[in-house]
Amino acid sequence: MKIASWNVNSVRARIEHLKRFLDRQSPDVLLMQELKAEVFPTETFQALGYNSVAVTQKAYNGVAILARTPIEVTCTTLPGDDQDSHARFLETRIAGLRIVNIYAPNGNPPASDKFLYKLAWMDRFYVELHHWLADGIPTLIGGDYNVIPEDIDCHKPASWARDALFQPEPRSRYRDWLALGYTDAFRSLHPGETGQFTYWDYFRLAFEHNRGIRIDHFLVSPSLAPRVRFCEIDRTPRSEQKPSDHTPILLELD
DNA sequence: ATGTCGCCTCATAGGCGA
Repeated sequence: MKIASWNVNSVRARIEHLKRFLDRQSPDVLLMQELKAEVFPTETFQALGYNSVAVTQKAYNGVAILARTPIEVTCTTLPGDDQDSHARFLETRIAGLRIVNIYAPNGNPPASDKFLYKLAWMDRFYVELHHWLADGIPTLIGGDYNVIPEDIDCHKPASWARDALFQPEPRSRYRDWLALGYTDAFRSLHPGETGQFTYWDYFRLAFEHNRGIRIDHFLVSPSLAPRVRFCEIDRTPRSEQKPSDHTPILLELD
């Protein structure tokens, strides 16, 4: 079972990129983030052989899941704050797995309300991760975590020192998630490997110089970790014309 | 501070979020 995750930075602007990616990689499941559209193009993906579910809002955020097999939606909001209306969370059951798609808050600038929202969101997410361990359902959470976990996950730590994605508080929370027993699938299969990024700024030829960061992740529950055969970053979509600033990460389960 | 995208609107330029 091949699962991909991609922050597309507008599903409308990236529809042809998406078609090329699906045709080339043919994933069984695709998690998408930053749809930036209230209406999701269900029919477009149906014509390509995919079921889909989406949680959307106007202009910002938005997450969707495509799958070749049926998708059962189990939750569309991150519990813990009734006032939170951001479209950032989608929990499903697909082929016996709990598959969760997240678009965690960016949180810039640090020391802002947006940064406090990011930290509170991460705390609420911890509670869900803890719950999920109890029922034994093999669980995979993919998406844009908006956290640079370690120094080797960016080209130059000094360049990100003042960015919300690299602050001690969110990085500490990410480590707390791993301490619960979840595995960062990419890092566990590529220990110590440098220069492996999923996002590059649009400006200053960041992609051409590989000045990027690794912020799109797959976390897997303990029962699923031994079944991860490979986890790779596909740089091709980022190299195309008019790309998203993120590129897909892919994972294969036995 | 800046760079570049994509979205939206008291819209064709500017603000917001990333």
